Amino acid sequence: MTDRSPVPYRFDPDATAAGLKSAYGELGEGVETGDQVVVAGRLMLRRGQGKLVFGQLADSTGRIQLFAPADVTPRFEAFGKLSLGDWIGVSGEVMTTRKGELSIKVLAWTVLAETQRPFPDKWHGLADPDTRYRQRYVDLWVTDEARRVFQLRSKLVSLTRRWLEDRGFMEVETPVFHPIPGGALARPFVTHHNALDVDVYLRIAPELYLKRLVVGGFERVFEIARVFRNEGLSARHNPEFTMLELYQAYADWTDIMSLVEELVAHLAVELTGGTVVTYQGRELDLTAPWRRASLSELIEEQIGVLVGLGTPIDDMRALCDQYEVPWQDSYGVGKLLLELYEKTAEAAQWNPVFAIDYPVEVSPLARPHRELAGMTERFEAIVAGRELCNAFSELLDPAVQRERFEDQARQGEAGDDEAMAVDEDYLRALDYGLPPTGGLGIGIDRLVMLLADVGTIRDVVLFPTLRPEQDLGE
RNA sequence: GCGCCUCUAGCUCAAUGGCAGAGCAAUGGACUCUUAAUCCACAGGUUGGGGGUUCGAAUCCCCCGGGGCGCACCA
Repeated sequence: MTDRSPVPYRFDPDATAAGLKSAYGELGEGVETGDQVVVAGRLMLRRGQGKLVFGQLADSTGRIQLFAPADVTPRFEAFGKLSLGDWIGVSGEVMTTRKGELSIKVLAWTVLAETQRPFPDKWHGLADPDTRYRQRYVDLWVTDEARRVFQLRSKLVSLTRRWLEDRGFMEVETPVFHPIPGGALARPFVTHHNALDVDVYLRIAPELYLKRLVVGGFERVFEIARVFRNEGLSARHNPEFTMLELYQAYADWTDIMSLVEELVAHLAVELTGGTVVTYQGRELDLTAPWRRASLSELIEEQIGVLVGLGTPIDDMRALCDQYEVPWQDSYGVGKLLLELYEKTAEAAQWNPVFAIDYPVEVSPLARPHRELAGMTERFEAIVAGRELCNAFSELLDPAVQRERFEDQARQGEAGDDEAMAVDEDYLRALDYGLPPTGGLGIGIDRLVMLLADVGTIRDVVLFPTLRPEQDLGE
């Protein structure tokens, strides 16, 4: 294109597509307001009409029509030859066409960036998921749904911060590099620090650092933490994902259950207008309070057999065999109970349920149940068949914590590569005294999936993990 | 890691063993009220890569690669 101005170093729009639409609403047909505005964005549609050109300009808020008659628009020929996808800045008069469409009459314009590559089909957009994920910068322009989801995600995180801050929680940042991976049962990524000449692990959870801060006197802390787990990819798993973790001193698990119900209901109201939402074509009622049911109850509902920590291990193994749950000799009744629950009952839940009473054997950081021997005060919220959060009354006793760590370490030596290691500094922190504390971890990605009605985690992560692209070079 | 499906023009898709096509985008032209504008013209391809079967392969077979779904692992 020969007839274009040099791209300026800055530009000052004073209006947006959505702002204009709400400010001018229904003006009627053929109105010239005399109001001058300056807008900027990408030209997404263009319709030549001889001595008149219509365009559609998209910005981050929406789209607005451009109206460019030859007798008022400077460099009219060049305007008509703009490529779909070019960024332009336009100054002009707010008006409506004879058909009543709100438009800007183009009285001055400048190119802000030329696209060197053609945009996807203006009607069909992008269908290839690979291209959508790898070239999100294109997807966001042509897939309205993608833009909506990521705007909702941003709003959800912002609302969550404000809600927690209003309740006295303080946001903190803890290390991503961990000398000992801890706080969850998962395989870590390993990397190396050259100057210190030590291997470090990318965090699988911020839990142990956040509880150190409660020991340090920050009574209500939270972190919105990117965590990393060296595991498979699926529609529900990305190797890096975002967890909200919070710790509240003097609270127990029942306080945390209330907090989860209220937070999720608040977000649902703010983001969708109510606590009854539609997820993947099915109604989902997030209204508090949520049902509370033990693992044993949930299993019994599905298989008609009541099992628990008192069930003989051979009976548990037989049930696991019957329901095709793989098990190992090292599994105790508690682990078998959890495995059986996950296989038979978890996916069967739809409306929210707090699954409560997790065995000590599978909950190395949770406090023993005040009434039920062998159990902990731990719960998970299951929504739409998937785990949304994991929470418990925190284990306080350093001696008991040491036993749990050592038990985990033995499982690690026995070949479980997700077992925890003994974290001596964390034990030292507990020696100084952790007050009664309730803790929570919520998968933010999954919460966004629920409230945005999205079926795959890749659609709520801007740049999901993919195999590196080949042959991209010159 | 295993199984199934998929890959055709920049994008969205046809062609199922017999001449690789359409729409949009691009290019040239017509049009002063369009709404995915319309109309005329013109271009656009190593059918993901390699090998094989066949007179003939986008199509059938094998290997490799990308992606999707399911299983496993996990949140």
